[in-house]
Amino acid sequence: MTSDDRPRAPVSRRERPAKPALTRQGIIDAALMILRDEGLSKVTMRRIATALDTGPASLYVYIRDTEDLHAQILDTLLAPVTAAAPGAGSWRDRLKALLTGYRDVLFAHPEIARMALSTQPSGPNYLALGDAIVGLLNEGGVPDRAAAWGLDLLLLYPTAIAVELSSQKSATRKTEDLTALAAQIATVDAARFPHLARLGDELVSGAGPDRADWALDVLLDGMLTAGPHTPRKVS
Amino acid sequence: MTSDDRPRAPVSRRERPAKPALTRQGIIDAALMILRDEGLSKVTMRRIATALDTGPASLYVYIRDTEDLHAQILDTLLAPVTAAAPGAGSWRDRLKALLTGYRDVLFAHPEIARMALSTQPSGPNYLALGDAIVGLLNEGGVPDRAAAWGLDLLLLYPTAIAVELSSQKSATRKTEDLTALAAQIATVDAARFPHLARLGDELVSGAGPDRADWALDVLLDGMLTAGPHTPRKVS
DNA sequence: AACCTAGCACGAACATGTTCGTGAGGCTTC
DNA sequence: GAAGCCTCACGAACATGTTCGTGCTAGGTT
Repeated sequence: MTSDDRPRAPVSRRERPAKPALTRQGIIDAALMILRDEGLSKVTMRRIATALDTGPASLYVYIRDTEDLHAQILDTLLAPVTAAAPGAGSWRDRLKALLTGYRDVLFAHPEIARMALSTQPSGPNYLALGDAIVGLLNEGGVPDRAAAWGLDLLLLYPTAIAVELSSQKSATRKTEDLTALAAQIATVDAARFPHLARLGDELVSGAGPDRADWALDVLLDGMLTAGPHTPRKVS
Repeated sequence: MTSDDRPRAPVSRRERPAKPALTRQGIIDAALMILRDEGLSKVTMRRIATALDTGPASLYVYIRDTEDLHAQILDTLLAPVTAAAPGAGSWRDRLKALLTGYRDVLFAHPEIARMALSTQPSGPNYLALGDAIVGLLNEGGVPDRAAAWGLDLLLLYPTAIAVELSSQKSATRKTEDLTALAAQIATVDAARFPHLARLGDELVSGAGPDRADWALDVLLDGMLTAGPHTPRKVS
């Protein structure tokens, strides 16, 4: 868990000095301001410390580490991501729209997506997102266990795509990588990798949103399928 | 792509001096040796440079960055991961065994999993793994486009689980996190998150392997399902 | 032989995350 | 009031990834 599990909140010594008191929320607010004004790459512990007129080590009294900070940032950014009303389409369409909203937040700040993969986000907005997803799955007839276990899967794909974005130095390199990958696949050794060679361009075909749509359908269809290998009670 | 796309390979100046020549493969070999003897956390550019009696900046003539290095390490570690013969079970069982082998490699060195998410691994062993997966999917009747697009999904789940492992400082923290998450879920605000509250322990139930098995079945069932929303030709 | 160019080698430097250690203030106890 | 303890504040330091800039060597050209 994040610092929320600390036995008690630290109390700033700056209460009376001219400097405003350090608080966890104050650090997060400063981070969000820097995010807005300068971009996520500038949201460093040192930059935040400078903004709060202190040293970077001071922040660690209130913030566990940069992952903790990113988790808070993500949760704040998720505030606008909510499910549409039932009249706005089928449960599947509304679920797709909800996950598209989530994906858009991550695509806007892909560096944060790394955090979403490596820790279990637990902010109220993230929980609300999960709750809405489960609600829609129930509406679609997905059994409870499938919904519970599938929640992670549904959030995983958009998160992973965003992480892939985050490692690119620029959009140009991404394009270069895709072009090079396509070229590589076009010349892949058909003797060594016969199946990949046969698939050829199919491996890189389809626009991002088409692939995301398809992936979501695969997951939902899989969850709805009843069969001998659906999840059974673990004894 | 990795350094493989460079117009030509760098040629070391150390050919005649007492120091052995620097080469890309030599750097990778040194990294693997340190991995075996000291663990992945010690496989740093500085440590490798020390092992090769040079400075860390020298490595960047042959290695693009740490991601590039990790990609090579992963590929080497994937050499033993191969598909069982057809007589060893159904296509689904053999696919599960193959992905379990892949997961085991990542779990042994979870830090490398981060790289597998952020870039498109392209080493020969990784390609062979992908080729084997597609072969098994074809054997199971999965259509080509579903196989091509689903390949990423199949590899994603074990990779993501390993990434989650990699961020833990210790197994103890992971246990603490799970316990805290379970406690949090047990007390989740039923008014604010009614669906999550109702699912309760279901959200954290099931051992890792059970969940992984289930996730794989969901993906495979989803790919095999034919319906109006299966992938269509993109015009 | 002399000169020029390309590129390898690598130290220095920069940026960042995080920990360590010390100082000081506030609170509690005697 | 004094002493002791706890904890916040934060500079210093460490570790790492990566870039920059300079020196030097080998090969090619004249």
